[in-house]
Amino acid sequence: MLKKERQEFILREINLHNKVLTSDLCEAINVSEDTIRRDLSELAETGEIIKVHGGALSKSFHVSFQSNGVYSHDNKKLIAQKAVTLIRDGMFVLTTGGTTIIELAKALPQHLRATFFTGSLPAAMEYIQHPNIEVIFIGDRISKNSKITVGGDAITKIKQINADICFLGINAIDTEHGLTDNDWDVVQVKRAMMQSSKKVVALTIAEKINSLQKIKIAGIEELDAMITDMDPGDKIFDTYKQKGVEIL
Amino acid sequence: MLKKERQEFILREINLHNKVLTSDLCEAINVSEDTIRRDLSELAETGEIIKVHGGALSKSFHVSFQSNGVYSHDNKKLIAQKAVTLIRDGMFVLTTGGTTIIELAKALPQHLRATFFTGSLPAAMEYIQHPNIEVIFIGDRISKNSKITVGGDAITKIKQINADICFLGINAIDTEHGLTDNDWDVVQVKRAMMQSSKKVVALTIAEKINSLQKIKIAGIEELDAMITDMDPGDKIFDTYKQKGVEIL
DNA sequence: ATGGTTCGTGAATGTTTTTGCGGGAAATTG
DNA sequence: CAATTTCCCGCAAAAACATTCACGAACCAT
Repeated sequence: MLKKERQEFILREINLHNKVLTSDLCEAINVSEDTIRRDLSELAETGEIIKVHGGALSKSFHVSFQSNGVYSHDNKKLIAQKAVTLIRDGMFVLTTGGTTIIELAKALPQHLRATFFTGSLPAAMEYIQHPNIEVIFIGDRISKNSKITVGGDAITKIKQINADICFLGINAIDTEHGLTDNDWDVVQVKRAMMQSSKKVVALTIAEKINSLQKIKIAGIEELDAMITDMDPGDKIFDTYKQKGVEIL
Repeated sequence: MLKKERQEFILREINLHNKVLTSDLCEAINVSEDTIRRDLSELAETGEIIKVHGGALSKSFHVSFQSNGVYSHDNKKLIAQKAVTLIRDGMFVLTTGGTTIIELAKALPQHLRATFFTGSLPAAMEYIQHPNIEVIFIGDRISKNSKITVGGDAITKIKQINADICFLGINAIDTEHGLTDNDWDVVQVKRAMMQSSKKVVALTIAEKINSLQKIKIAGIEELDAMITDMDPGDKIFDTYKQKGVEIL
Protein backbone atom coordinates (compact mmCIF):
# COMPACT_ATOMS: atom_id res chain seq x y z
CA MET A 1 0.00 0.00 0.00
CA LEU A 2 1.35 3.37 -1.02
CA LYS A 3 2.10 6.08 1.48
CA LYS A 4 -0.48 8.50 0.14
CA GLU A 5 -3.06 5.77 -0.13
CA ARG A 6 -2.39 4.86 3.48
CA GLN A 7 -2.73 8.41 4.70
CA GLU A 8 -6.03 8.79 2.93
CA PHE A 9 -7.21 5.64 4.58
CA ILE A 10 -6.20 7.05 7.96
CA LEU A 11 -7.94 10.33 7.24
CA ARG A 12 -11.09 8.56 6.23
CA GLU A 13 -10.95 6.41 9.32
CA ILE A 14 -10.61 9.48 11.52
CA ASN A 15 -13.41 11.34 9.84
CA LEU A 16 -15.57 8.29 10.27
CA HIS A 17 -14.93 7.51 13.92
CA ASN A 18 -13.60 10.83 15.20
CA LYS A 19 -10.54 9.07 16.55
CA VAL A 20 -7.99 6.39 15.79
CA LEU A 21 -5.55 4.39 17.85
CA THR A 22 -2.05 3.91 16.54
CA SER A 23 -2.21 0.26 17.47
CA ASP A 24 -5.48 -0.31 15.60
CA LEU A 25 -4.17 1.30 12.47
CA CYS A 26 -0.93 -0.62 12.37
CA GLU A 27 -2.90 -3.82 12.69
CA ALA A 28 -5.41 -2.80 10.02
CA ILE A 29 -2.86 -1.70 7.44
CA ASN A 30 -0.17 -4.14 8.50
CA VAL A 31 2.76 -1.79 8.84
CA SER A 32 4.94 -0.94 11.81
CA GLU A 33 3.77 1.45 14.48
CA ASP A 34 6.58 3.77 13.54
CA THR A 35 5.19 4.18 10.05
CA ILE A 36 1.77 5.00 11.40
CA ARG A 37 3.27 7.49 13.79
CA ARG A 38 5.13 9.15 10.95
CA ASP A 39 1.91 9.36 8.97
CA LEU A 40 0.02 10.85 11.89
CA SER A 41 2.78 13.38 12.42
CA GLU A 42 2.62 14.46 8.81
CA LEU A 43 -1.15 14.76 8.84
CA ALA A 44 -0.97 16.75 12.06
CA GLU A 45 1.67 18.97 10.51
CA THR A 46 -0.68 19.98 7.71
CA GLY A 47 -3.41 20.50 10.28
CA GLU A 48 -5.74 17.80 9.02
CA ILE A 49 -5.93 15.96 12.33
CA ILE A 50 -5.00 16.42 15.97
CA LYS A 51 -2.31 14.08 17.19
CA VAL A 52 -2.45 12.88 20.75
CA HIS A 53 -0.64 10.29 22.80
CA GLY A 54 -1.81 6.91 21.56
CA GLY A 55 -3.45 7.98 18.34
CA ALA A 56 -5.17 10.97 16.78
CA LEU A 57 -8.47 12.85 16.86
CA SER A 58 -10.63 14.55 14.29
CA LYS A 59 -10.33 18.32 14.29
CA SER A 60 -14.03 18.69 14.87
CA PHE A 61 -13.79 16.54 17.95
CA HIS A 62 -13.63 19.48 20.26
CA VAL A 63 -16.96 21.19 19.74
CA SER A 64 -17.07 24.64 21.24
CA PHE A 65 -20.57 25.88 21.68
CA GLN A 66 -20.02 29.61 21.58
CA SER A 67 -20.26 31.09 18.13
CA ASN A 68 -17.34 33.38 18.88
CA GLY A 69 -15.16 30.29 18.71
CA VAL A 70 -15.81 30.19 14.97
CA TYR A 71 -12.71 30.70 12.95
CA SER A 72 -12.57 33.91 10.94
CA HIS A 73 -15.93 34.93 12.29
CA ASP A 74 -16.07 38.51 11.08
CA ASN A 75 -15.08 37.59 7.56
CA LYS A 76 -17.83 35.03 7.42
CA LYS A 77 -20.35 37.61 8.54
CA LEU A 78 -19.30 39.83 5.66
CA ILE A 79 -19.72 36.96 3.24
CA ALA A 80 -23.17 36.30 4.63
CA GLN A 81 -24.18 39.92 4.12
CA LYS A 82 -23.28 39.71 0.47
CA ALA A 83 -25.02 36.37 0.03
CA VAL A 84 -28.43 37.40 1.35
CA THR A 85 -28.78 40.00 -1.40
CA LEU A 86 -29.16 37.15 -3.87
CA ILE A 87 -32.22 35.70 -2.21
CA ARG A 88 -35.66 36.93 -3.29
CA ASP A 89 -39.10 36.30 -1.90
CA GLY A 90 -40.57 33.00 -2.96
CA MET A 91 -37.29 31.37 -3.89
CA PHE A 92 -36.41 27.75 -3.27
CA VAL A 93 -32.95 27.70 -1.72
CA LEU A 94 -30.63 24.73 -1.24
CA THR A 95 -27.79 25.01 1.27
CA THR A 96 -25.03 22.81 2.64
CA GLY A 97 -23.69 23.16 6.18
CA GLY A 98 -20.58 24.78 7.56
CA THR A 99 -19.96 27.83 9.67
CA THR A 100 -20.24 30.26 6.76
CA ILE A 101 -23.72 28.97 5.99
CA ILE A 102 -24.70 29.43 9.63
CA GLU A 103 -23.75 33.08 9.35
CA LEU A 104 -25.85 33.30 6.23
CA ALA A 105 -28.77 31.87 8.17
CA LYS A 106 -28.34 34.45 10.91
CA ALA A 107 -28.13 37.27 8.39
CA LEU A 108 -31.43 36.50 6.68
CA PRO A 109 -33.78 39.47 6.88
CA GLN A 110 -36.91 39.00 8.97
CA HIS A 111 -39.32 39.79 6.16
CA LEU A 112 -37.83 37.32 3.69
CA ARG A 113 -40.33 34.68 2.65
CA ALA A 114 -38.69 31.64 1.11
CA THR A 115 -38.29 27.86 1.27
CA PHE A 116 -34.97 26.46 2.42
CA PHE A 117 -33.76 22.90 1.83
CA THR A 118 -30.82 21.64 3.85
CA GLY A 119 -29.30 18.54 5.35
CA SER A 120 -27.36 20.42 7.99
CA LEU A 121 -28.58 20.22 11.58
CA PRO A 122 -27.04 23.50 12.77
CA ALA A 123 -28.25 25.36 9.68
CA ALA A 124 -31.78 24.03 10.11
CA MET A 125 -31.75 25.11 13.75
CA GLU A 126 -31.06 28.63 12.57
CA TYR A 127 -33.56 28.65 9.74
CA ILE A 128 -36.46 27.65 11.96
CA GLN A 129 -35.88 30.75 14.07
CA HIS A 130 -37.05 32.85 11.15
CA PRO A 131 -40.78 33.48 11.06
CA ASN A 132 -41.32 33.48 7.30
CA ILE A 133 -39.02 30.75 6.17
CA GLU A 134 -40.20 27.26 5.49
CA VAL A 135 -37.61 24.60 6.21
CA ILE A 136 -37.43 21.23 4.51
CA PHE A 137 -34.87 18.91 6.00
CA ILE A 138 -33.22 16.29 3.85
CA GLY A 139 -33.04 13.11 5.89
CA ASP A 140 -30.64 10.18 6.00
CA ARG A 141 -27.62 9.13 8.03
CA ILE A 142 -25.95 12.02 9.82
CA SER A 143 -22.22 12.40 9.50
CA LYS A 144 -20.83 13.37 12.88
CA ASN A 145 -18.01 15.51 11.60
CA SER A 146 -19.93 17.71 9.26
CA LYS A 147 -23.30 17.41 11.00
CA ILE A 148 -25.05 17.02 7.68
CA THR A 149 -27.00 14.12 6.28
CA VAL A 150 -25.19 11.91 3.80
CA GLY A 151 -26.11 8.79 1.87
CA GLY A 152 -28.14 7.53 -1.03
CA ASP A 153 -31.49 8.51 0.37
CA ALA A 154 -30.39 12.09 0.85
CA ILE A 155 -29.05 12.26 -2.67
CA THR A 156 -32.22 10.81 -4.13
CA LYS A 157 -34.25 13.45 -2.33
CA ILE A 158 -31.96 16.25 -3.45
CA LYS A 159 -32.32 15.15 -7.06
CA GLN A 160 -36.09 15.55 -6.78
CA ILE A 161 -35.68 19.20 -5.90
CA ASN A 162 -35.55 22.01 -8.42
CA ALA A 163 -34.10 24.92 -6.52
CA ASP A 164 -33.57 28.46 -7.70
CA ILE A 165 -30.25 28.89 -5.99
CA CYS A 166 -27.76 26.77 -4.10
CA PHE A 167 -25.27 28.08 -1.53
CA LEU A 168 -22.22 25.91 -1.02
CA GLY A 169 -19.88 26.31 1.92
CA ILE A 170 -16.54 25.48 0.38
CA ASN A 171 -13.45 23.90 1.89
CA ALA A 172 -11.06 24.35 -0.99
CA ILE A 173 -11.15 25.83 -4.45
CA ASP A 174 -8.55 26.45 -7.10
CA THR A 175 -8.65 27.36 -10.75
CA GLU A 176 -7.16 24.14 -11.99
CA HIS A 177 -8.90 21.46 -9.89
CA GLY A 178 -12.07 23.37 -9.10
CA LEU A 179 -14.02 22.64 -5.93
CA THR A 180 -12.49 19.95 -3.73
CA ASP A 181 -13.21 18.45 -0.32
CA ASN A 182 -11.91 15.68 1.91
CA ASP A 183 -14.99 13.69 2.84
CA TRP A 184 -16.33 11.35 0.21
CA ASP A 185 -19.91 11.32 1.46
CA VAL A 186 -20.11 15.08 1.72
CA VAL A 187 -18.79 15.42 -1.80
CA GLN A 188 -21.63 13.31 -3.15
CA VAL A 189 -24.18 15.50 -1.43
CA LYS A 190 -22.65 18.75 -2.65
CA ARG A 191 -22.47 17.44 -6.18
CA ALA A 192 -26.13 16.49 -6.10
CA MET A 193 -27.07 19.90 -4.77
CA MET A 194 -25.23 21.63 -7.59
CA GLN A 195 -27.13 19.57 -10.13
CA SER A 196 -30.48 20.39 -8.60
CA SER A 197 -30.09 24.16 -8.73
CA LYS A 198 -30.50 26.72 -11.46
CA LYS A 199 -27.78 28.87 -9.93
CA VAL A 200 -24.81 27.72 -7.85
CA VAL A 201 -23.02 30.09 -5.48
CA ALA A 202 -19.88 29.22 -3.55
CA LEU A 203 -19.12 30.89 -0.22
CA THR A 204 -15.59 30.85 1.09
CA ILE A 205 -13.13 32.87 3.12
CA ALA A 206 -10.11 34.18 1.27
CA GLU A 207 -7.58 31.77 2.66
CA LYS A 208 -9.33 28.77 1.17
CA ILE A 209 -8.99 30.21 -2.30
CA ASN A 210 -6.43 28.38 -4.38
CA SER A 211 -6.16 25.53 -1.93
CA LEU A 212 -6.64 21.88 -2.74
CA GLN A 213 -8.18 18.86 -1.04
CA LYS A 214 -8.30 15.20 -1.93
CA ILE A 215 -11.65 14.72 -3.62
CA LYS A 216 -13.08 16.71 -6.51
CA ILE A 217 -16.62 18.04 -6.32
CA ALA A 218 -16.87 19.96 -9.58
CA GLY A 219 -14.99 22.22 -11.94
CA ILE A 220 -14.95 26.00 -11.74
CA GLU A 221 -17.10 26.27 -14.83
CA GLU A 222 -20.03 24.71 -12.99
CA LEU A 223 -20.07 27.65 -10.59
CA ASP A 224 -22.24 30.65 -11.32
CA ALA A 225 -20.90 32.92 -8.61
CA MET A 226 -18.47 33.05 -5.74
CA ILE A 227 -18.68 35.17 -2.62
CA THR A 228 -15.64 35.89 -0.46
CA ASP A 229 -14.58 38.44 2.12
CA MET A 230 -12.29 40.15 -0.40
CA ASP A 231 -12.81 42.94 -2.88
CA PRO A 232 -14.41 41.47 -6.03
CA GLY A 233 -12.00 43.54 -8.12
CA ASP A 234 -8.93 41.81 -6.73
CA LYS A 235 -6.71 40.35 -9.43
CA ILE A 236 -6.71 36.96 -7.73
CA PHE A 237 -10.15 36.49 -9.27
CA ASP A 238 -9.15 37.14 -12.87
CA THR A 239 -8.94 33.49 -13.84
CA TYR A 240 -12.26 32.78 -12.16
CA LYS A 241 -13.93 35.58 -14.07
CA GLN A 242 -12.49 34.30 -17.34
CA LYS A 243 -14.14 30.98 -16.67
CA GLY A 244 -17.48 32.69 -16.24
CA VAL A 245 -17.74 32.91 -12.45
CA GLU A 246 -19.27 36.08 -11.12
CA ILE A 247 -17.44 37.43 -8.09
CA LEU A 248 -19.29 39.28 -5.34
CA MET B 1 -9.83 5.57 25.75
CA LEU B 2 -7.38 8.32 24.93
CA LYS B 3 -6.44 10.89 27.51
CA LYS B 4 -7.76 13.85 25.58
CA GLU B 5 -10.93 12.01 24.78
CA ARG B 6 -11.40 11.31 28.45
CA GLN B 7 -10.91 14.93 29.36
CA GLU B 8 -13.44 16.01 26.76
CA PHE B 9 -15.86 13.56 28.28
CA ILE B 10 -15.27 15.03 31.72
CA LEU B 11 -15.75 18.54 30.42
CA ARG B 12 -18.98 17.60 28.75
CA GLU B 13 -20.16 15.89 31.89
CA ILE B 14 -19.40 18.98 33.94
CA ASN B 15 -21.07 21.36 31.53
CA LEU B 16 -24.09 19.12 31.52
CA HIS B 17 -24.57 18.64 35.25
CA ASN B 18 -22.57 21.57 36.61
CA LYS B 19 -20.60 19.21 38.81
CA VAL B 20 -18.92 15.83 38.86
CA LEU B 21 -17.75 13.45 41.55
CA THR B 22 -14.35 11.86 41.18
CA SER B 23 -15.83 8.55 42.20
CA ASP B 24 -18.60 8.71 39.59
CA LEU B 25 -16.18 9.50 36.84
CA CYS B 26 -13.76 6.75 37.66
CA GLU B 27 -16.61 4.30 37.59
CA ALA B 28 -18.01 5.64 34.34
CA ILE B 29 -14.72 5.64 32.47
CA ASN B 30 -13.23 2.70 34.31
CA VAL B 31 -9.90 4.14 35.35
CA SER B 32 -8.35 4.71 38.74
CA GLU B 33 -9.28 7.67 40.89
CA ASP B 34 -5.76 8.98 40.59
CA THR B 35 -6.09 9.26 36.85
CA ILE B 36 -9.32 11.18 37.18
CA ARG B 37 -7.75 13.45 39.76
CA ARG B 38 -4.84 14.13 37.47
CA ASP B 39 -7.24 14.96 34.65
CA LEU B 40 -9.22 17.29 36.87
CA SER B 41 -6.01 18.97 37.95
CA GLU B 42 -4.97 19.56 34.37
CA LEU B 43 -8.35 20.93 33.40
CA ALA B 44 -8.30 23.17 36.45
CA GLU B 45 -4.80 24.28 35.50
CA THR B 46 -6.03 25.57 32.16
CA GLY B 47 -8.95 27.18 33.90
CA GLU B 48 -11.68 25.13 32.25
CA ILE B 49 -13.18 23.88 35.48
CA ILE B 50 -13.01 24.50 39.21
CA LYS B 51 -11.55 21.67 41.20
CA VAL B 52 -12.95 20.98 44.65
CA HIS B 53 -12.59 18.28 47.25
CA GLY B 54 -14.29 15.19 45.89
CA GLY B 55 -14.77 16.33 42.31
CA ALA B 56 -15.06 19.48 40.23
CA LEU B 57 -17.52 22.24 39.35
CA SER B 58 -18.42 24.11 36.21
CA LYS B 59 -17.03 27.62 36.11
CA SER B 60 -20.41 29.10 35.30
CA PHE B 61 -21.95 27.40 38.30
CA HIS B 62 -21.38 30.04 40.94
CA VAL B 63 -23.10 32.54 38.63
CA SER B 64 -26.22 30.77 39.85
CA PHE B 65 -27.69 28.05 37.75
CA GLN B 66 -28.10 29.43 34.25
CA SER B 67 -29.40 25.95 33.64
CA ASN B 68 -31.90 25.96 30.83
CA GLY B 69 -35.34 27.18 31.49
CA VAL B 70 -36.70 23.72 30.94
CA TYR B 71 -39.78 23.16 32.96
CA SER B 72 -39.64 20.41 35.54
CA HIS B 73 -36.04 19.77 34.63
CA ASP B 74 -35.10 17.42 37.45
CA ASN B 75 -38.16 15.27 36.98
CA LYS B 76 -37.34 14.82 33.33
CA LYS B 77 -33.84 13.79 34.20
CA LEU B 78 -35.21 11.12 36.46
CA ILE B 79 -37.46 9.86 33.66
CA ALA B 80 -34.49 9.77 31.33
CA GLN B 81 -32.50 7.70 33.81
CA LYS B 82 -35.24 5.10 33.89
CA ALA B 83 -35.62 5.12 30.13
CA VAL B 84 -31.99 4.42 29.26
CA THR B 85 -32.12 1.12 31.09
CA LEU B 86 -34.39 -0.18 28.33
CA ILE B 87 -31.87 0.39 25.56
CA ARG B 88 -29.44 -2.39 24.70
CA ASP B 89 -26.43 -2.51 22.42
CA GLY B 90 -27.36 -2.90 18.78
CA MET B 91 -30.93 -1.74 19.12
CA PHE B 92 -32.78 0.38 16.58
CA VAL B 93 -34.47 3.17 18.47
CA LEU B 94 -37.16 5.56 17.24
CA THR B 95 -37.72 8.78 19.14
CA THR B 96 -39.89 11.84 18.89
CA GLY B 97 -38.78 15.25 20.12
CA GLY B 98 -39.57 17.21 23.24
CA THR B 99 -37.60 18.20 26.28
CA THR B 100 -37.97 14.84 27.97
CA ILE B 101 -36.41 13.14 24.97
CA ILE B 102 -33.53 15.62 25.07
CA GLU B 103 -32.85 14.55 28.62
CA LEU B 104 -32.93 10.97 27.48
CA ALA B 105 -30.35 11.81 24.84
CA LYS B 106 -28.10 13.42 27.42
CA ALA B 107 -28.42 10.47 29.75
CA LEU B 108 -27.31 7.87 27.22
CA PRO B 109 -24.23 6.03 28.50
CA GLN B 110 -21.05 6.67 26.62
CA HIS B 111 -20.45 3.03 25.74
CA LEU B 112 -23.91 2.39 24.29
CA ARG B 113 -23.79 1.32 20.66
CA ALA B 114 -27.09 1.74 18.87
CA THR B 115 -28.90 3.32 15.92
CA PHE B 116 -31.29 6.18 16.59
CA PHE B 117 -33.97 7.41 14.21
CA THR B 118 -35.53 10.76 14.85
CA GLY B 119 -37.14 13.71 13.15
CA SER B 120 -36.32 16.12 15.93
CA LEU B 121 -33.56 18.66 15.33
CA PRO B 122 -32.65 19.21 18.99
CA ALA B 123 -32.65 15.49 19.72
CA ALA B 124 -30.44 14.78 16.72
CA MET B 125 -28.02 17.47 17.86
CA GLU B 126 -27.67 15.61 21.13
CA TYR B 127 -27.39 12.15 19.62
CA ILE B 128 -24.50 13.10 17.39
CA GLN B 129 -22.47 14.06 20.44
CA HIS B 130 -22.30 10.40 21.37
CA PRO B 131 -19.39 8.50 19.89
CA ASN B 132 -21.03 5.14 19.37
CA ILE B 133 -24.49 6.11 18.26
CA GLU B 134 -25.47 6.23 14.63
CA VAL B 135 -28.09 8.83 13.83
CA ILE B 136 -30.59 8.63 11.00
CA PHE B 137 -32.60 11.76 10.51
CA ILE B 138 -36.07 11.52 9.07
CA GLY B 139 -36.43 14.36 6.61
CA ASP B 140 -39.37 16.48 5.44
CA ARG B 141 -40.92 19.82 6.33
CA ILE B 142 -39.94 21.05 9.76
CA SER B 143 -42.66 22.23 12.08
CA LYS B 144 -41.45 25.34 13.85
CA ASN B 145 -43.35 24.76 17.07
CA SER B 146 -42.21 21.26 17.76
CA LYS B 147 -38.93 21.40 15.78
CA ILE B 148 -39.63 17.98 14.31
CA THR B 149 -40.21 16.93 10.74
CA VAL B 150 -43.79 16.35 9.69
CA GLY B 151 -45.48 15.40 6.46
CA GLY B 152 -46.10 12.53 4.10
CA ASP B 153 -42.50 11.93 3.22
CA ALA B 154 -41.53 11.60 6.84
CA ILE B 155 -44.34 9.17 7.50
CA THR B 156 -43.44 7.07 4.48
CA LYS B 157 -39.89 6.82 5.73
CA ILE B 158 -40.97 5.93 9.25
CA LYS B 159 -43.13 3.12 7.90
CA GLN B 160 -40.06 1.61 6.25
CA ILE B 161 -38.34 1.30 9.60
CA ASN B 162 -38.62 -1.68 11.89
CA ALA B 163 -37.42 -0.41 15.23
CA ASP B 164 -36.93 -2.37 18.44
CA ILE B 165 -38.23 0.36 20.66
CA CYS B 166 -39.93 3.72 20.32
CA PHE B 167 -39.80 6.50 22.90
CA LEU B 168 -42.65 8.97 22.75
CA GLY B 169 -42.52 12.26 24.56
CA ILE B 170 -46.19 12.83 25.21
CA ASN B 171 -48.29 15.86 26.00
CA ALA B 172 -51.37 14.28 27.45
CA ILE B 173 -52.57 10.84 28.44
CA ASP B 174 -55.63 9.55 30.20
CA THR B 175 -57.16 6.15 30.71
CA GLU B 176 -60.27 6.83 28.74
CA HIS B 177 -59.02 8.71 25.67
CA GLY B 178 -55.47 7.38 25.60
CA LEU B 179 -52.65 9.45 24.12
CA THR B 180 -53.73 12.84 22.82
CA ASP B 181 -51.99 15.87 21.36
CA ASN B 182 -52.86 19.23 19.84
CA ASP B 183 -50.92 19.31 16.57
CA TRP B 184 -52.38 17.35 13.72
CA ASP B 185 -49.13 16.85 11.85
CA VAL B 186 -47.26 15.75 14.92
CA VAL B 187 -49.98 13.24 15.70
CA GLN B 188 -49.55 11.61 12.30
CA VAL B 189 -45.84 11.20 12.90
CA LYS B 190 -46.23 9.76 16.37
CA ARG B 191 -48.85 7.32 15.15
CA ALA B 192 -46.52 6.14 12.39
CA MET B 193 -43.69 5.70 14.86
CA MET B 194 -45.82 3.55 17.14
CA GLN B 195 -46.69 1.29 14.24
CA SER B 196 -43.07 0.87 13.23
CA SER B 197 -41.84 -0.33 16.60
CA LYS B 198 -41.93 -3.64 18.40
CA LYS B 199 -42.19 -1.87 21.74
CA VAL B 200 -43.70 1.52 22.48
CA VAL B 201 -42.72 3.48 25.57
CA ALA B 202 -44.32 6.75 26.63
CA LEU B 203 -42.36 9.30 28.66
CA THR B 204 -44.22 11.92 30.62
CA ILE B 205 -44.03 13.99 33.76
CA ALA B 206 -46.64 13.29 36.39
CA GLU B 207 -48.73 16.36 35.81
CA LYS B 208 -49.57 15.36 32.26
CA ILE B 209 -51.11 12.13 33.45
CA ASN B 210 -54.86 12.09 33.15
CA SER B 211 -54.96 15.21 31.02
CA LEU B 212 -56.59 15.56 27.65
CA GLN B 213 -55.89 17.31 24.34
CA LYS B 214 -57.84 17.70 21.14
CA ILE B 215 -56.49 15.00 18.84
CA LYS B 216 -56.15 11.32 19.58
CA ILE B 217 -52.92 9.51 18.81
CA ALA B 218 -53.70 6.04 20.11
CA GLY B 219 -55.37 4.12 22.87
CA ILE B 220 -53.70 3.07 26.10
CA GLU B 221 -53.68 -0.54 25.00
CA GLU B 222 -51.23 0.25 22.23
CA LEU B 223 -48.66 1.29 24.80
CA ASP B 224 -46.21 -1.27 26.14
CA ALA B 225 -44.74 0.83 28.91
CA MET B 226 -44.90 4.25 30.50
CA ILE B 227 -42.16 6.05 32.36
CA THR B 228 -42.87 8.90 34.75
CA ASP B 229 -41.14 10.65 37.61
CA MET B 230 -43.45 8.99 40.13
CA ASP B 231 -43.23 5.77 42.06
CA PRO B 232 -44.41 2.94 39.78
CA GLY B 233 -46.39 1.51 42.68
CA ASP B 234 -48.63 4.59 42.96
CA LYS B 235 -52.31 3.77 42.77
CA ILE B 236 -52.82 6.34 40.03
CA PHE B 237 -51.39 3.73 37.67
CA ASP B 238 -53.78 0.92 38.56
CA THR B 239 -56.01 1.41 35.53
CA TYR B 240 -52.99 1.62 33.23
CA LYS B 241 -51.63 -1.64 34.57
CA GLN B 242 -55.00 -3.32 34.08
CA LYS B 243 -54.83 -2.37 30.43
CA GLY B 244 -51.45 -4.02 30.09
CA VAL B 245 -49.13 -1.01 30.38
CA GLU B 246 -45.96 -1.63 32.32
CA ILE B 247 -45.09 1.25 34.63
CA LEU B 248 -41.45 2.13 35.34
C1' DA C 1 23.07 -0.46 -17.97
C1' DT C 2 25.56 1.97 -13.86
C1' DG C 3 26.70 4.50 -10.03
C1' DG C 4 24.82 7.85 -7.02
C1' DT C 5 20.89 9.87 -4.81
C1' DT C 6 16.68 10.19 -2.55
C1' DC C 7 12.73 8.21 -0.33
C1' DG C 8 10.07 4.98 2.43
C1' DT C 9 10.22 1.52 5.69
C1' DG C 10 11.44 -1.46 9.65
C1' DA C 11 14.36 -2.42 13.48
C1' DA C 12 17.29 -1.09 17.65
C1' DT C 13 17.85 1.89 21.23
C1' DG C 14 16.97 5.05 24.75
C1' DT C 15 13.53 8.56 26.44
C1' DT C 16 9.07 10.29 27.78
C1' DT C 17 4.25 9.76 29.05
C1' DT C 18 0.77 7.59 31.23
C1' DT C 19 -1.17 4.94 34.64
C1' DG C 20 -2.02 2.29 38.90
C1' DC C 21 -0.65 1.46 43.60
C1' DG C 22 0.98 2.04 48.44
C1' DG C 23 1.47 4.85 52.33
C1' DG C 24 0.92 8.85 54.81
C1' DA C 25 -1.11 13.70 55.02
C1' DA C 26 -5.17 16.43 54.77
C1' DA C 27 -9.94 17.32 54.65
C1' DT C 28 -14.70 16.10 55.79
C1' DT C 29 -18.27 14.26 58.62
C1' DG C 30 -20.71 12.74 62.62
C1' DC D 1 -12.07 13.79 68.53
C1' DA D 2 -12.28 9.75 65.66
C1' DA D 3 -13.51 7.50 61.51
C1' DT D 4 -13.86 7.84 56.84
C1' DT D 5 -12.98 9.69 52.66
C1' DT D 6 -10.15 12.12 49.61
C1' DC D 7 -5.78 13.87 48.35
C1' DC D 8 -0.84 14.05 47.41
C1' DC D 9 3.81 12.14 46.65
C1' DG D 10 6.94 8.92 44.97
C1' DC D 11 7.64 4.76 42.64
C1' DA D 12 7.49 1.22 39.05
C1' DA D 13 5.76 -1.03 35.00
C1' DA D 14 3.91 -0.66 30.69
C1' DA D 15 2.87 1.80 26.70
C1' DA D 16 3.97 5.14 23.41
C1' DC D 17 7.42 8.00 21.48
C1' DA D 18 11.71 10.04 19.09
C1' DT D 19 16.04 9.13 17.14
C1' DT D 20 19.19 6.84 14.60
C1' DC D 21 20.76 3.49 11.41
C1' DA D 22 20.44 0.11 7.69
C1' DC D 23 18.40 -1.85 3.77
C1' DG D 24 15.96 -1.94 -0.47
C1' DA D 25 12.93 0.74 -4.07
C1' DA D 26 12.60 4.02 -7.22
C1' DC D 27 14.63 7.67 -9.69
C1' DC D 28 17.96 10.27 -12.41
C1' DA D 29 21.82 11.77 -15.01
C1' DT D 30 25.67 10.08 -17.10
